[in-house]
Amino acid sequence: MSTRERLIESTQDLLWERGYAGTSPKAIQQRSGAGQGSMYHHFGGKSDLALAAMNKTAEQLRAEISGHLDGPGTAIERISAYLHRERDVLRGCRIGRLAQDPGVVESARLRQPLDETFDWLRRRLAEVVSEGQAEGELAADLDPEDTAAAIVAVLQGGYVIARAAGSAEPFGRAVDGALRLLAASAR
Amino acid sequence: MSTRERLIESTQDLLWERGYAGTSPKAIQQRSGAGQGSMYHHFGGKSDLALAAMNKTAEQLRAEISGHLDGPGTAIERISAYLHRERDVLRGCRIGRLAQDPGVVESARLRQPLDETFDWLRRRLAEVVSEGQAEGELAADLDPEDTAAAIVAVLQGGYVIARAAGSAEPFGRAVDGALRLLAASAR
DNA sequence: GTCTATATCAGGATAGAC
DNA sequence: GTCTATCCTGATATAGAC
Repeated sequence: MSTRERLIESTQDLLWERGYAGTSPKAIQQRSGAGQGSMYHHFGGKSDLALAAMNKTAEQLRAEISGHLDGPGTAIERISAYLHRERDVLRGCRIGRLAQDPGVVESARLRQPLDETFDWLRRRLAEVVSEGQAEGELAADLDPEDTAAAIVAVLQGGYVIARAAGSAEPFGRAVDGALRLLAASAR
Repeated sequence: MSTRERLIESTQDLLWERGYAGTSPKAIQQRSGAGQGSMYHHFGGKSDLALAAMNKTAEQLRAEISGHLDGPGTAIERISAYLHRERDVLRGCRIGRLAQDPGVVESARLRQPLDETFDWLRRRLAEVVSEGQAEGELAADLDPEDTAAAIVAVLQGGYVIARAAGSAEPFGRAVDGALRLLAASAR
């Protein structure tokens, strides 16, 4: 792997663990094994490197999620697969966590990958909800876009309450609660 | 107001805006008008001051939310009042935002106010859901605790997707979507 | 492309005078 | 209780040699 790639991957990890403000150039250099000069040769500075890392993370996330939402199965099964996809709940969401970082949100450039990712996700989920309605699996009077936003929010908020509790349990409850509501809506 | 109180209030504001890692002693001193020595006279250091600020914020939040959940009205009306309580969506949640801060979550002392606040909130909402079930307003087969967790998560996640979008709109959609699902469950 | 040296400023705190 | 002085480390780079 090239030095450039190692820099990006190290930054991806650190942004996930420590956030944007909490990720220092020095930490990136140490984790990637690249020197000071090397890092500033490949990237203009911290924010350029963060942007590259965020874009790569967003792309990976879309690919992983598509694997669940595009697959076979009913709408509820696919949504359930997406919601249960998570492994390491207490680490939080690689993308969503950055929405709390003022340095990210205050910069149009850095906020863009977040915005695009959630926008794509909500649209894709709204399609799945519509498909479920067409099959009579979900109540016809749900608004697909609102429902999709609620599903995404349950996931993101699940991370928040799990980290606050120091336990994955509240995350699981939130997901189960949401799926039960979805399933109940069609009765 | 005493210097000590001004220190705490300034820290409350800064924690909300910038998070724990992003809040420096210098910024606290400037905002509160207190000097260096004054701050270290009243508090042992940044973390002690943060703890005092978080406890005060948690107390205020519980009081405000109780105002909505304890009031008159049906269960769905009270939950709706709670979800629509928010004014400045893009500022995010005063407590939930701190769950993304490694310096908070990694410290048992600092995580405690978060844990207790969300724990209280989920219990309280579960009671309201149970009351709704007793009145036949909500489906009898919902799990009150799971449903409560889902409601809290929608709110916390709503903040996340709103900040990512730079707009309050996704928050409103998530809240509407969740309320629609709740209302539909009883049909 | 990578290295080492250097620069500036902020973070977080202690010491001791008043 | 509050003030000023001082300390040490880390954040974020730039400069220039190799």
